[in-house]
Order: sequence, then structure tokens, then C-alpha cells
Amino acid sequence: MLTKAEKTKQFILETASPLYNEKGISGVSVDDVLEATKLTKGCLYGHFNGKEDLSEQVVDYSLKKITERVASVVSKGKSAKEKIFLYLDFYKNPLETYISGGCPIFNTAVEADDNFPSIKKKVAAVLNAGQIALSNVLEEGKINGEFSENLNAEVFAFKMFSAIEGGIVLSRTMGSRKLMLELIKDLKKELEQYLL
Amino acid sequence: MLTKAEKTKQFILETASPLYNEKGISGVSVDDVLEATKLTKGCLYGHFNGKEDLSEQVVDYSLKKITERVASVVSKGKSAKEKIFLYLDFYKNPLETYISGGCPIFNTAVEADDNFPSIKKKVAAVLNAGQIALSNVLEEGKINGEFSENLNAEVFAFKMFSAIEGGIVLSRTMGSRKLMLELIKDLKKELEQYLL
DNA sequence: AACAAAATATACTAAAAAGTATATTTTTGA
DNA sequence: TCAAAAATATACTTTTTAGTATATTTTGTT
Repeated sequence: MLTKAEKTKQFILETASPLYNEKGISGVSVDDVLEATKLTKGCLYGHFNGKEDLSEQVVDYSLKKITERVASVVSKGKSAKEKIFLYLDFYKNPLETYISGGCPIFNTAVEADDNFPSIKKKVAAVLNAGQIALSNVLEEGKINGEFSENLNAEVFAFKMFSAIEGGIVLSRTMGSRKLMLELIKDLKKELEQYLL
Repeated sequence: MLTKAEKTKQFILETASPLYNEKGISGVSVDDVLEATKLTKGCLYGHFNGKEDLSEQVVDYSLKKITERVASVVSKGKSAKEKIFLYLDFYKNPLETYISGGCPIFNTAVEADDNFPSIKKKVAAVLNAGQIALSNVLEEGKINGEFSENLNAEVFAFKMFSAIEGGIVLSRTMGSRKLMLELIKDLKKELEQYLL
């Protein structure tokens, strides 16, 4: 069983996660977190060493949460094709994301880029892992005879990854998921051309 | 000829543009801008009504600059195919972008999303215009017999747009442009399949 | 139940950021 | 070229944000 302090810390991370995802690291103040959690400074600073520490742990939490969710969804697929289709379908509603405010991986990548080197490293690791995971699913599909040898797994993985993440941002800003749905359909069709 | 004040204002916008693109709207302080320009508060506040006004005008400036640049590059193409290829080639080096810090359209889109409604509207307009412009190039290519009727201009435009913008972020965070170059090659190959 | 330790709340200080009033310098046009 | 106006600099105040010291409450153990 979780101790009181552990529960509180988890609660802070959970509550701060969408806040950070919406407002960005620089946009969130400690007071924002206090207001959202209804906790006080004494409590917050009892669990974190300062805003930087809080930010890093919130990012860790958000990245872990989304990564695990996607991995769990994809793992439900029986075939490589099914896995990829499940991955794509996961992003069907970019206006209401798993963690409110868009994809935390991408949001964090954009903000950390020139500002938060240590956080940038964390996101880079997640991006690399994602790229490799998608690539591996496709590669395995080639090995087990599901896909043609003509499929360039690495490039197609990157194309999907980029298009999906980019599509989320475009859809959210333009306020419509219409083209996102078409994009997903199109990527599925493209992959199907490699089916044997 | 530009008056002194107009020159100074332009200089502030020019200097602040990469700063905003790197650090984000929330991440830039008025003092950052003063330090970068070597100007003083009296001067800055003589040209802008406050940080919000400054931010809006810097964003306008950056969006205008990148939009005009891309439009100018694309306009050099003689055919629809050439125009699209020039568009794609424009993003060959995501680590060193036209305005330092990545694509300002995308960076701004991500940050404005849940935070700056008026700026979000500006970016949405730029995104819409970009999507329509790309779409129109493809559509015209269909009309003049360059591309097959099977090409879905709207969806392909969105796919390119999303993949390119997403690819920039991924490449920058992962610290390599290798996959970006492959992505561009791949999108070109995909488009070529629709050539008549 | 009572006490020590851990968790949380309160009430502050410190630093950073935004904004303003006024003085000084620079431009520009008669 | 010299004054008025515009532009810029200086020296502040205010507000926001981060952080800390200490008091109080809660928790778990005997």
C-alpha cells in the first residue's frame, strides 16, 4: 500500500500533468499547481526540490503515461498490420487527447528544444524508442511474410510518426479533426499496398 | 525611407523573432528582448504597449516572414511537381531553420493552443492558408494534366504538411536530419506515382 | 491514548518580471 | 541651425513568482 506522502506526490504529478501539457513548462507557475491541487507550498516543497525538479518529474510522469498507454494499445494487435492500425487509430481524436492539451511527447519536444537540455534528452529517448518500436513492428511484419520486402520500415515508421504528431497539432489549431481522419485512412491505405 | 522609429521597431521585431522562436512566448521576458537589442525599457515601451502587444507583433512578424519565404521559394517552380519538390526541399535542414529554433508556425501553434487565443487565431489562419496553397498547387497539377485524377489533393497536402512539420520537431529533438532527408525523398516518390 | 515522526499549512522573504514617470538625447523640419 | 517633437535612457514602483522558516496537524507505533 502507498504511504500518505507517496499518494500525495502521485496526486500532484497527476494533477500537474495536464496543466503542464496545456500551458507548457515555462507557462506553469508553482501557484498554478497549488491552486489545481488545493495544496500549499509547505506540502509541495516537501515533495519536490523546486520548480525545476517538479517540472522534470511531471514531464517524466506524462511521458511515461502516454508511452505506456500507446504501448498497451498497440500490443492488442495480433498482426503487424493490426498493431499499426491500432497505433494510428489511437490518434483519431486530436481535439481530446489522452492527456488534455495535445500529445505531451510532442509538446515537450517543441518547448524543450532550445530551453531545457535535460528534458530534451528525456524526450529524445522517448522519440527514439517510439521510432524504433514502430520500425520493429514493420520489420517483423516483413520477416513473418505480412509485408513486402519493398517496405522501408524505418522510413515508413518515421513518416507515420511525423505525420501523426504533426497532424495532431495542425488539427488542434485549425479546430477540426476532419483531415486527421483522412490522414489516418490514407496512411492505412499506403501500408496496405505493401501487404502480400 | 523609413523613419528612425520605424527602423527601431523593425529592428526589435527582427531581433526578438528568433528569441521568441527559441524560448517560446512564455519563456521570453521583456528583459531578454532588451538584452538582445541593447535597448532600454523607455524605448521598447515607446513602440509596444506591453509584453502582450510585443508578443503578438513578434508572432505576426515571424509568421509573415516564414510564409513569404516559403511562398517565394515555391513560386520558383515551373510545374506543380517542381513547386511541391521545392516546398519539400525547403525543409532539408531542420537543425538550422530559416528563423533559428525550428518552424515558427509550428512552434507557435503548439504553444498558443491552450494559452493565447488571439495568437492561436493568427496561426490557424496561416495553417489554413498553407494547407489551401499546397492543395491548390496539387489541384492545378491535376487540371493541367500533370497528375492523375486519383490524387486526393487535400489529403496529400495535409499529409505532406503534417509530416514535414512533425519531422522537423522529431529531427531537431533526436539531433539528426537523416530521417528527414529520407522522408522528403519518400514523399517525392509518393507524389511521382501520380505523375501521368 | 500518547508520543514521535512525518506530512502539511501558514506566514513570511527574495528574486525576477512587468510596467511607469521623468529626464535626456536625437531627429527633423521651419 | 535651432527649437519642437519624437525617440530613447534612467531610475524608479508594482506585481508576480519562487523559495524558506516555522507552526500545526496528521499518521502510525508502542
